[in-house]
Amino acid sequence: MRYSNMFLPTVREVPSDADVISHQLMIRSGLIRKLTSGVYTYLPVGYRVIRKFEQIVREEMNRAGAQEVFMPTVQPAELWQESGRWVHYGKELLRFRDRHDRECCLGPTHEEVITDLVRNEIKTYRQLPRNLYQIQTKFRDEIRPRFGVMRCREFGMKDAYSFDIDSEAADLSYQKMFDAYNRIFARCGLKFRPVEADSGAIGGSFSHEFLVVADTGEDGMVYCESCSYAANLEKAEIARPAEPAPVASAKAVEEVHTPDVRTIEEVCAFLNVTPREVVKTLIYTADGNAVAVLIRGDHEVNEIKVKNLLGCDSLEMAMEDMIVEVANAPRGFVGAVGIRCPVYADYSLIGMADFVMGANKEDHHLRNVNMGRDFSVKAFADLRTIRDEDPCPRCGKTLHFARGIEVGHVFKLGLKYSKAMRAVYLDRNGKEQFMVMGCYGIGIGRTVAATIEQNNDTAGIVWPMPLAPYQVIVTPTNVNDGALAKAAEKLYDSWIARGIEAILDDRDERAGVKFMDADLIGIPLRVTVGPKRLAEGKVEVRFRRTGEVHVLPLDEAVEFVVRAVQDGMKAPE
RNA sequence: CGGGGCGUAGCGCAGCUUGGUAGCGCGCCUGCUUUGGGAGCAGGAUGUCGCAGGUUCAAAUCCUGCCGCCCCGACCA
Repeated sequence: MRYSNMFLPTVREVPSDADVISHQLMIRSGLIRKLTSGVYTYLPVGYRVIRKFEQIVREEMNRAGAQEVFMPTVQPAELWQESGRWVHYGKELLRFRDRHDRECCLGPTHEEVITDLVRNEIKTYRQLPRNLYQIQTKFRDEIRPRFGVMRCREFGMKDAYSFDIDSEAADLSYQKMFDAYNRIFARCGLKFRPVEADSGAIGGSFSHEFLVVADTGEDGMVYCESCSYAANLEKAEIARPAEPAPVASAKAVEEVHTPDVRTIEEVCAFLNVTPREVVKTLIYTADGNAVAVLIRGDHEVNEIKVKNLLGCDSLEMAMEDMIVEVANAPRGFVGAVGIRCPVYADYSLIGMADFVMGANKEDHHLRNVNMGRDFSVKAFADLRTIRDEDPCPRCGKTLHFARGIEVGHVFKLGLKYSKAMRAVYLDRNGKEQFMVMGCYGIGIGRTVAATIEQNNDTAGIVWPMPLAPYQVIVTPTNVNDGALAKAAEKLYDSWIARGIEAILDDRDERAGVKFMDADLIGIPLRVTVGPKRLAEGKVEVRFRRTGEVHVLPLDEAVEFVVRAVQDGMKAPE
């Protein structure tokens, strides 16, 4: 492509409303422009990168035996009512009515549509397993779109859906997708990590997230270098501590007047104790019923773990009136002694004795409280969020913490949708069985943004070869110099003939401007055709990533670049 | 949804407190010079000051309402 014909609006200034590097660079390098909140247009060069990534995804999906389909964006409410998500999905589902007043929505994901398709067409175990995937635009009406295409409302996504005869077969499908994902992100040259994740509202038995390591990532993760344990921060387990010798305290419970002392910090200061000696009592509403969660003063409750323990659909901090109802005391003075609701305690309470806790009486706390003696616990469980000092739950060694961008998620769905929507087949014995499903997503635009997040420097983007919109840019330093222009043109033609994706920067601009743009848009190789070198019959080949320069005769430069491109495309095994 | 902020030329912003002439940088157009890391000089074009009302002799500026966008938080496959 000739630069002079390209629609590639680069901007010199850093956009004021972009606060992560990938967002800034995508705008500056003319990859994207925003239409409205959370909705972006991909410009030609940006779209080339998207298509490059999609192609990698496609190749690996096909290799794993999945087949591509293309599904509707507009979906009827009936399907969603059938799966139960019309009610459950909430405001992220953009709903509207058509001219006949039929309720519709824009697909935020396609489980319903694919399940409907498969249940209508697949009748027997002989037709299973199947894995169908789509690479399409989806819409989720995010509360707060941010970070450019990383968290937006309209976005490109690859979703694959697998259908199997039973759970073991489904595990195999899951493993194939897991392996394919590792190949996909490795081919992009990304530093990433698959981590155990919560399967969330989608339901299902287990799942992994693929996180691209980046400090700006929205997800936290822990990983262990001694064993292979890696998990999302929300999911990361904390091992049950060894059972200590039963504690028998001689000290009697003591009620202390603590006027206006509510927070852990205030309690500690007032009673001269440390947070480790205090137990927090938090009242939650689980599907409308009050429950108390006990946790050590210096820990944080992990609501996902509480939700999973209780198996409830909704979990919220209780309102003041409900707290008073079960505890007879306002927020800040709640404790487990005499409380009128089920009590669940975090593992960290095991072995604690003579601790401080709210008295269930306004402006009072209790000292020397002991479990068993003063109140009873319905169950002990892992209910808190993991912290720096916690050891690996598997091997006990030191855990590492990092942040990452979620670019992929694989779920084993189980029977959730097949039951709700009656996706059944006849087995060998002619008996009706539910299909066992899995779903596997990859955020297309988000992966591209994550790639930039991991591959940039002060001058701009540094594309890994497999995703680069073009592989080489030929830069004559002065197009008004006939010899330079001619030599550049010839080089460009020979690369095009060899199947290399090349840009000829034929603009009548100063060399500095061209260099800046080439660096900004991140083309891996730049070939400079300047008067001094050309007089010796040579050109410069420069690597964007390293700045390494090779001065080569014209014909050798052609081969050199072809080889460098091939080397850069190799998927690491 | 709660809190904060912004809306003035294509982009980034000043002007608003204290009402009266719409300005700066970048970009854009023309010409000359320049040509290896975002050139110099000269000339030029560009605005319903987000929208709608109101106050006033007079509104970018003051008042009311609306719309859009951004940031923080809560929420979330």
